[in-house]
Amino acid sequence: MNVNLLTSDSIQRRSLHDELTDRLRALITRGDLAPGEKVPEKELCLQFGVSRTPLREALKVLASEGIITLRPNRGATVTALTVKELEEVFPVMGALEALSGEIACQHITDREVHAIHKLHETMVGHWKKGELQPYFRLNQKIHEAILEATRNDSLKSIYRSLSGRILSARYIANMSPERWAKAVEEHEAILKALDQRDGAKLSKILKAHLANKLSTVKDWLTAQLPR
Amino acid sequence: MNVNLLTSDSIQRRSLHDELTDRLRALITRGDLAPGEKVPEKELCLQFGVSRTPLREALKVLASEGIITLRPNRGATVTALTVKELEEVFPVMGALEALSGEIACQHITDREVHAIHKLHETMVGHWKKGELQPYFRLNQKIHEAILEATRNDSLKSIYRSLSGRILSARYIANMSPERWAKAVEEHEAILKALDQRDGAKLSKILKAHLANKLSTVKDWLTAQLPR
DNA sequence: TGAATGAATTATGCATTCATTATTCCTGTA
DNA sequence: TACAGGAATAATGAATGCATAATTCATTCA
Repeated sequence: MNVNLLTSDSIQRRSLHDELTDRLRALITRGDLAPGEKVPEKELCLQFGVSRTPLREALKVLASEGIITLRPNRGATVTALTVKELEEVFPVMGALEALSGEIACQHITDREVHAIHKLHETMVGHWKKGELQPYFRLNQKIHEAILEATRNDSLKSIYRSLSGRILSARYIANMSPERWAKAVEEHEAILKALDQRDGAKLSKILKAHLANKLSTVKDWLTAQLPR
Repeated sequence: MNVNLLTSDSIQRRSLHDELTDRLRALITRGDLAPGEKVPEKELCLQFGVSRTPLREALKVLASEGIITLRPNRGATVTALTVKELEEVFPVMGALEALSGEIACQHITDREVHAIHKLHETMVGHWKKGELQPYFRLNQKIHEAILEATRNDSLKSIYRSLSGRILSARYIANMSPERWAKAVEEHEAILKALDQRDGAKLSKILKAHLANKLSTVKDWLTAQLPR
């Protein structure tokens, strides 16, 4: 939200808290601030060279996004993703992905579909070489491209804010070779549905695709936090 | 978000900005602050007897929810709902409603279904008497009850935050007698699907129900802002 | 009269300060 | 030694203060 899509000639001046919100979000999604960790207000002020006021404003926003948790008089901590939360959020993501597939098929251009094919090819290359991180990056880009094709700014911003909450989990997740192969297979099906502009089919595949992703991430998370 | 579902015996102490966020949200959804209107920082500080700091924190949060719009150095205004945004948000709401219907059928108890029947009866009473506002309130309650039955806190909070953005529009909307009758009819179908715990069917009905609601609200909005 | 320019006023963004609450560390006692 | 109590310290929450940007208003000139 608060997306400032100004025309290119207007002078760009963001407020500090806005800038800080992005910086902090990046810090968290990149894992520089680990889940469960305390957010060191003072240090970050020093690091960014700002006072506490704009930083705290940014923290409030991130808290409302669910990325950090604010406990009165006890400061902020990076929200630790629980299995319960994962199980709750993924179906929602699935519904939104399904919707985005459906809408995207109504608007997507040949050019865009072609671009996605290109991304897919590169992604398959990474898969063959077993490069997980680059694979995930491309994977993410493909889903972003579909989202973009919906021409629905609200959907985009809602999806992204939700996605931000589980991004760390999605990136770090490890995959068994079978699951990975299956994910690639699903992506092939996604492409086919896109080619045919078959919104209903794409919708179904994306929903299932995300459901599979959930079990992958869940396995990984339970392995990480075994207690 | 930021739902504080503490156990009843814990001491409730909310921070000012949290309290203020709710108060301001209420002010806006109730229409005391009209869409497009400027949010008078100073006045509100006086009114609530707080300094600008917590109030501004609350404004940042509301801005991230999309309820108000923040322009750097020019203050906050209540976000005016455009037709475009309505058309964007409603499909998302539809997808979430559909999902909630699907999940609700898996968990809802007989007791809850019965309560919804009761709400429905009352609602139909209001319809027969042509009482639009009470009808809307009950309508809202029914959808809330379905949402509650999902047992999915994340879905609940996402739906509510989205719902807040268009609440004003949903409440004030006028309806033609035909549309209203059709809406009631759809509600009958919702009940039937709930009785049968038919998630797929309920999902479909809810999605269509919301699509119809969109055209109602759109008609009303275009009538309001004819320019 | 009306547009344009600049001064006065106001609003906004951010830093600083102060009060309150949590946390840590130390001391004394069982 | 282990624990309880309390002082010292650090953090958090909120108010105030200050600098800068926006707005309003009055004045000038065409």
